Amino acid sequence: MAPRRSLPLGAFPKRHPGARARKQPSQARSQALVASLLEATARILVQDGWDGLTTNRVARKAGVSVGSLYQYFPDKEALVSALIETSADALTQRLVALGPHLADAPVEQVVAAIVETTLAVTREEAALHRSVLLQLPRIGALEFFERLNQRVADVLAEWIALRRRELDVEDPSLAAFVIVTALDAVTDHALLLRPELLDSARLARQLERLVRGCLGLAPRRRRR
Amino acid sequence: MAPRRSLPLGAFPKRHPGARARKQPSQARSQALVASLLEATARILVQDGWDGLTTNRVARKAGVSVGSLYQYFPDKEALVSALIETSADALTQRLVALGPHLADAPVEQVVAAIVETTLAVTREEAALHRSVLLQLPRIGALEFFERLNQRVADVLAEWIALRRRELDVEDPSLAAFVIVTALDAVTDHALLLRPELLDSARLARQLERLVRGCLGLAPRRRRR
Amino acid sequence: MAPRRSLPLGAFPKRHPGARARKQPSQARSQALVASLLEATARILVQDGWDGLTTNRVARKAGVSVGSLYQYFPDKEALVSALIETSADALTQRLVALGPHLADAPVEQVVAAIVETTLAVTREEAALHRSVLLQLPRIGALEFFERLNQRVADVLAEWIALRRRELDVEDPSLAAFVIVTALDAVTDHALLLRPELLDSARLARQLERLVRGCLGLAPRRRRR
Amino acid sequence: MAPRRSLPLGAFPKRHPGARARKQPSQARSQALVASLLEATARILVQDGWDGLTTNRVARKAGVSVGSLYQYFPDKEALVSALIETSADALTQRLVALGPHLADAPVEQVVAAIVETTLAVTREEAALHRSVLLQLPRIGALEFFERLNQRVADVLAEWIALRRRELDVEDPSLAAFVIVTALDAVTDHALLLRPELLDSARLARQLERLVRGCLGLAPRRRRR
DNA sequence: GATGAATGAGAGTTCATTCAT
DNA sequence: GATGAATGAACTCTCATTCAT
Repeated sequence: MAPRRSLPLGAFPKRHPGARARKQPSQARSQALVASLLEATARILVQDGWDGLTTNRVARKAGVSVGSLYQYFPDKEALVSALIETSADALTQRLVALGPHLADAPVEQVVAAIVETTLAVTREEAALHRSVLLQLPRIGALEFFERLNQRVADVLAEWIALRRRELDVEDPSLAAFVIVTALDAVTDHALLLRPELLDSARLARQLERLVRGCLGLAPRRRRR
Repeated sequence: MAPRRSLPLGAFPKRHPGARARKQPSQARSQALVASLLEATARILVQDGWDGLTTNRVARKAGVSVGSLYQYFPDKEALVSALIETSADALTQRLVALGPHLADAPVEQVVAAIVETTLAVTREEAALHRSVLLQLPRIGALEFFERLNQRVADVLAEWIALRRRELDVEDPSLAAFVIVTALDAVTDHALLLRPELLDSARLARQLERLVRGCLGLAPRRRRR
Repeated sequence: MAPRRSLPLGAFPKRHPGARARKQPSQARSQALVASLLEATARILVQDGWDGLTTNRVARKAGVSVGSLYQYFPDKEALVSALIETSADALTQRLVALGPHLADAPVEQVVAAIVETTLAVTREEAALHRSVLLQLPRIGALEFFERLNQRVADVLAEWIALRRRELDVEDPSLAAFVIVTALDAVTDHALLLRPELLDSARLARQLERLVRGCLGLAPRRRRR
Repeated sequence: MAPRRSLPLGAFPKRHPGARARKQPSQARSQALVASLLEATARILVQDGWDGLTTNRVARKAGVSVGSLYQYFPDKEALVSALIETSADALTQRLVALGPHLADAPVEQVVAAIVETTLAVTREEAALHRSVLLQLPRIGALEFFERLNQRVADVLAEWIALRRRELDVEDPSLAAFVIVTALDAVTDHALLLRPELLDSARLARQLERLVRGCLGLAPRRRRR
């Protein structure tokens, strides 16, 4: 729901060029201010959706004046962009962190880990994730997915290239794009439409099959 | 995620119950009016997105008065809903048509057909499709698309169950959900982020692998 | 509620000069049309108040087209004016009719008759009367009272002048104005705020005292 | 019917519960703003009536932005309600002040004082009073005035009960209701239809007779 | 005469943004 | 820096009125 981590400031809005944060909050106070603004944004978005999100409301809920809001965010969109960024950052860390651990693990295990992490992450940030998915029009799904996935896809593509001999893949980066997109979409739609699926082992198994298929691995025969 | 099947209109998810089109355009003139309103809506949506879409603008572009717009559409959202509906209608036909043809076709061929049709459909209405995709959440059309997908998934699930012996599937309906969602997501994201991919045979091949994986089919070895 | 009598056509809108009915409905059909328009107006006014009163609604409820409405009423106001006129006409008849009967009756009896008729009339047309009182802004109360009362006051003033010797009145027309206004106001407010009073003999007695006071008559001692 | 007593604001009849003035104007500037909004409202109401009253016009005339208007008044009606309230406040003071002075005065004198104050008050705020009267129903202020009257009537009823022996009254509270309603109606209608009457001693005399009648007092013989 | 689809000015209201304090 | 009162363009939607059929 609320972004739990302090802002990775270096990664701040690159989205709208010329529309960057007006200030790099360099002091503790400023950081707290920015954090509470983002938290307020997230909460309002979750509670009342995009239409309930007004700069004044965000400021009030954050216990800050509108003026201060505009000190750190050039406009409303920047606010939401930053939120997504923060959230995406959090999500991505997890996935990227897998990389090293799995460098030498058996392919099977890597696939399982990817699927499981995707599901776990979806489960955790469910509420915010959900409303971002449902509510963000302009900036929304597109950029969200783009940012979130590109980095993950890159790591995955590298890994695929690395293990090429064990797999059967024509174009690693394409495969990575497809896998990441598909995993995300399925987990997100599950979140929105059949949340109970997120905890089912069946879904995990089905997704592993999907990934294996994408990687050209032979299906693991089911015990019949 | 593309809208797919012919619309049983009675079952349409009305977000504003009792707020359906105010008039059934029964005369040639009315139909033309409605058509031009929808066309204007589509054009504006494609050009300027949801935020550029104002009732007055739509009316002006359609060469009609706002009043007339409100004669046929209870509110702004209805306009977009109708647009999606119309568009969905067209798109869906295609997929439904597949059913009969593939009843007895070899599994391989069915998989290929599913992938190819999904891609074709996405390619065709690209522009509108694109902006609808981007603007969707705001309109709450998500559920709408999901229902359409649901029906496609149902048909697919049936087919899977039917051909169970040739496949290796734990839960046909889950598999169908995953396949449909993944295919839609990948084609849609390709449309949005890498449109050039839509015409590449590579993507088609990669998606076939995905589907095959989901169905528990052994990967077709690539010619090396 | 609904004007029950056919329109006394001669007395049609004199209110808004230059805004008179466009046509003197001379045929049976036209009269029926006008009547049903007024009835619809009355009903809507009673049900939904001034804000619910739209020309289109009136026309629809009257089973007529808007165009036809405008054939007989130059604008919305004329519609309401005519309604008031009609209603006022009906009300006034009753009061004016008293005149002859009471020409020679004892003063006491005349006072009682005036009070009783006022109450009766209020009771009868209660619903319409009520909403006219509550709802009509522009044309409303003012003209309504004016028209309704002026004629009655005239008759009353004449009667006062005639019986001058039995009464103690400084200015008959002023006295008549005061009596009529006061009676109307009290009955109307009773209608709006304490409808049960309309049927109480107490109110009648109190009003008789009022009138007697205005006429300079000694109070009838109450039996103690 | 004139608004009368000092407003116990807590008991004010809010038509839109929870929609009270958005801000308590606490600073000099705000108060000036609110004051100028009310003044503009009054002026427009007097000049052009309810239909001429638009929020934008009020704001412009007050030399303020619409936004500011909505900062202090939740909607158009609140503006008028506040106006009435303010105006009522001023008017009411006068009548309340009478109470103590007349506790022990001779009945004759009390009657005269009541009539005279009613007339005086009506004369003073004539212009605004007039347009408020004309526009009242639309605003639903009827009940508001009635409550005010109710309080005046209550005081009067008490007084009647107190002096019962000197009077001849069946039901003090009914008599008070009738007197207050009648006085208000006659003065208001005089204001609207025959403003010149308000300054005539004749009207005052006639009204005293009315009140005396209601109280069962013998008419004061006119000097002939 | 009758119709009702079409009109479009204009209403109330919101909210991103500014800037004097 | 921080504040939040003030701004006003812009939006959605209504409805009295017209006029081609």
